Amino acid sequence: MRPRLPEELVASTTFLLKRLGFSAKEQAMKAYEQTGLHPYHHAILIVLAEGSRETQGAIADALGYDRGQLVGLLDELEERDLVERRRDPSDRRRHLVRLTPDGEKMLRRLRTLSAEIEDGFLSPLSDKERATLHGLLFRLAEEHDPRCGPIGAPGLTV
Amino acid sequence: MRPRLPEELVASTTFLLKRLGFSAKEQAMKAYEQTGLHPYHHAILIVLAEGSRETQGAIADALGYDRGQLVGLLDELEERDLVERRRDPSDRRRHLVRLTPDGEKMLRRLRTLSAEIEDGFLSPLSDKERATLHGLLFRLAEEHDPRCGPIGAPGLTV
DNA sequence: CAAAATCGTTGACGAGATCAACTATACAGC
DNA sequence: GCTGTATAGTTGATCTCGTCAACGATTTTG
Repeated sequence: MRPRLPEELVASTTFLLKRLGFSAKEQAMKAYEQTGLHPYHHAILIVLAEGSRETQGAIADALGYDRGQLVGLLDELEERDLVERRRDPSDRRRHLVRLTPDGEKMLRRLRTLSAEIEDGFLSPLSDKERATLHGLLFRLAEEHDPRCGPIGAPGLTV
Repeated sequence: MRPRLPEELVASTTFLLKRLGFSAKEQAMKAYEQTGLHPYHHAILIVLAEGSRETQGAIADALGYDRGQLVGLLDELEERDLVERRRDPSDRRRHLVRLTPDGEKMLRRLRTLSAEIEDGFLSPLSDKERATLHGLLFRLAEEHDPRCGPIGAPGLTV
């Protein structure tokens, strides 16, 4: 028999948010193991695929990562030939980071994976309910980060 | 100017969940600083106030805390005379933990605080929308923890 | 009475985030 | 053109926090 969760906690929306947020993260990390990559890596690939942000600083800022942290993540991606670093000829302090063809292929795979995870996670809800939920969460997110700024929090990834 | 968040991320409900969950946790921790207590402490006081769960093992299981972790948290609560540990006479391995009068007073204060935090966090939503959101999250939580089991995840607190 | 299980406690360990240098390069002002 | 200052990426130290294994005291089982 399992201990019950105090009702006072379950009654709190922010509690449920924390709980579900963590649970979603955990599930995602588990699922990503099969790829040998971390959700962090996925987020980086997404930013690169968007174009416009090519230097490490821009990537780090876009995702709210520490720049030192990003170095290691990019090392791992480069190790697997998913991205490519080269000096910016116009400013030799910078590195321009680019997706390789393998990187784009991997990104497609990760997109499918993440869609499956999301679908599974939301399985108890109908399509309409999912849309409602997303709308409400989006409005909260806007409010708490009105600038649509960086992720700005550790562990927040795809 | 702030970097924009990739739309691909914002389009994902689980991403928003992770983001908001973390944000809620961060805000709560900030707000709790004024009390000298951690949300973890609040969760413990809630469990104690419920009655029925008095031994350290039961408390830890109810909240999904590691038992070793709980020891330190209870030490801090006892230090401030908010709870009281005494040996269970019928099983001298156990400790029975009880709220003190000061503990109950503190719990009332924490409840107010946490209600304020929640109210602020949900401020962009109407009452009706808040109810809808809570309902949807609750159904997800049920699904992902059908037994209404322990919190089972680090960092999940009030 | 002996062996195994349980409770609280302690301490070691590892993952992960934060922060402070350091090198190389660019730029601004004199 | 120098010189000082700022920036990009890198590295390494540090701190926090959750996990895990061991231990002494006690109870339960056989």
